[in-house]
Amino acid sequence: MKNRELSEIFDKMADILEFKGDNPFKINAYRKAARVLKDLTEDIEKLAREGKLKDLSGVGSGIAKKIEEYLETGRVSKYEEVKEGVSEGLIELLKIPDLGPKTLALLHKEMNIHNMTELEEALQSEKARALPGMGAKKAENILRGIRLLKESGGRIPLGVALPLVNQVIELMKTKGIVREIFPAGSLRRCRETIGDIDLLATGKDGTRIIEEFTHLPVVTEVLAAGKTKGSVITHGGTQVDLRVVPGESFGAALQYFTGSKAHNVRLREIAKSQGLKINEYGVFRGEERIGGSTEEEVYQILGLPWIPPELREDRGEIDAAMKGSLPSLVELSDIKGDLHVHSDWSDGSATLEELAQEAKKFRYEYLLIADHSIAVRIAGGLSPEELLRQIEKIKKLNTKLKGITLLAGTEVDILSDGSLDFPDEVLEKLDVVVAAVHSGFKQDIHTMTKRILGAIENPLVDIIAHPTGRLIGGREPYAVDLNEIFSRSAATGTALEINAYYERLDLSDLNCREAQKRGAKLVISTDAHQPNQLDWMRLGIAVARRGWLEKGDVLNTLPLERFLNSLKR
DNA sequence: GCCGTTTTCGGCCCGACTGTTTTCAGTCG
Repeated sequence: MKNRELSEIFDKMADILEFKGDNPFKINAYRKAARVLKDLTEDIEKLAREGKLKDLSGVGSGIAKKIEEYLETGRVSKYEEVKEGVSEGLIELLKIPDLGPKTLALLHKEMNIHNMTELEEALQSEKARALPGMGAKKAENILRGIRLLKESGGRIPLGVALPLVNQVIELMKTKGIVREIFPAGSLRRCRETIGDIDLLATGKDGTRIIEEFTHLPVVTEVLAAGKTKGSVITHGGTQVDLRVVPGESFGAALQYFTGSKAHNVRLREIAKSQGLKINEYGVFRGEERIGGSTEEEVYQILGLPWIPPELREDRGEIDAAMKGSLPSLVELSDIKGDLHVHSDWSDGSATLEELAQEAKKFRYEYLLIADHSIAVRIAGGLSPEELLRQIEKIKKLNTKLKGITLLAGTEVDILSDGSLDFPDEVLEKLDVVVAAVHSGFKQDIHTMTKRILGAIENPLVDIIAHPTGRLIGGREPYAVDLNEIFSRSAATGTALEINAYYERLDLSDLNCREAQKRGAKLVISTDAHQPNQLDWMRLGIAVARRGWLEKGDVLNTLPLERFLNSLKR
């Protein structure tokens, strides 16, 4: 799909036009189109063929023409035109915190900057200080921005951010000076990666709260410390911001700082059309403050129901709220069992008994043991004989276990030629069969799609694990026609996994939503290799909620009997 | 460049903070 390529072109165009000082509204239009294309699960070529490009919000005649040109010729002449004389490296510098388009343009024009090295040298020189608007402080801040960018490299996975933020919140609570403290920002929306961590607190003494915050043991550098806002760098290079707000505007502030930006812009437009104004202090009619102590109130004044944070991405949630058709999202407490767990029979650390005991803490009814098959030798894959012995062991254990049922399963490899790593007569003996790709990631889209479809069409396969193989920040999804996978899964009754392992989150939020639209059933599983990793279920739930999934879309919300009956076999 | 139960032209979200300024531009979220 060319969706991503086009999205990147429009984003790049926005960057370059910003650098050149073009009309900010035009720049915004390109940014919006880029975002819409990035979120689009339908193939842009298909929409173009059907003449539906302009049905996309943010795509008008100008951008539609550029998309068509790209699909026909592989280039966008307007893009070639604007980037003339502007090097790639130069525009990359806009990623540096505290360095925006105006300052970059100034440094480029006056000091002939083209890349990071030249920029660093220039900022340390006397000549830079003499430029209008530039001073020692500003140069220093940009240099710090460069250091931060190099160190952190940008965003961290949600699963890494959560423990850090929990630690910070616990530490702040022990000080006894905050009344409430909550995460906001992309963390509250449960995005798969987090840039900065945003926290919001209420309490009497803002200065003291910020003072305590900037002196927490996890802090390595203090960027700002005022009466209402503190900003620090923690171990590992992640920035954490804490804002202290008055209790009466806590709801408005929470709404405002949770975002997303696109969601908030839509809300403020609606407010404006009703003669109202929203900011982080409340909702206003003229000078009069008419609400904002709770988030519910902010939405309610606009005539909307409260919208769950996971949906706030301007992906149709506001229209759904207006129509009263918001989904009733699946919740962690709906989950009745985990369907992908490794034991010490393959590469897991715990025994079957230990896993069963841990699962009881989550009040699960069942737990599916899904160790690797023999092809994945590096992970201690089981031979057919070992698997048969494991099945017997599980049967025996179940006669002793109380309050939980272990299910005998496997994570059987889908081999490069599309066949499965266990013969049918072995798979038939299992309660549930999970199948997955662990090799041959570089196959072309046709081969890979056919390979996975082979498993989906196999009557013995119940679930496809981590269907795209992507690793966040590590490995791109393999080339596969997901929409075809979703449609055939729906047709055959094969469930697709949302793998909750923090680096996978595979399917992704957008994938889930498309899979559900096409009628596929999903399961949420942790792929735990240690007992405590069963807790990753919350990450899988976050993905499912961001994918607009309801309880009925997720098979492992069903009690044991009904779950087993819902499987393909 | 997009968009329209105020509009096909004239709008396009809102405010804080910082650093550089004698009233504001740039950057960020």
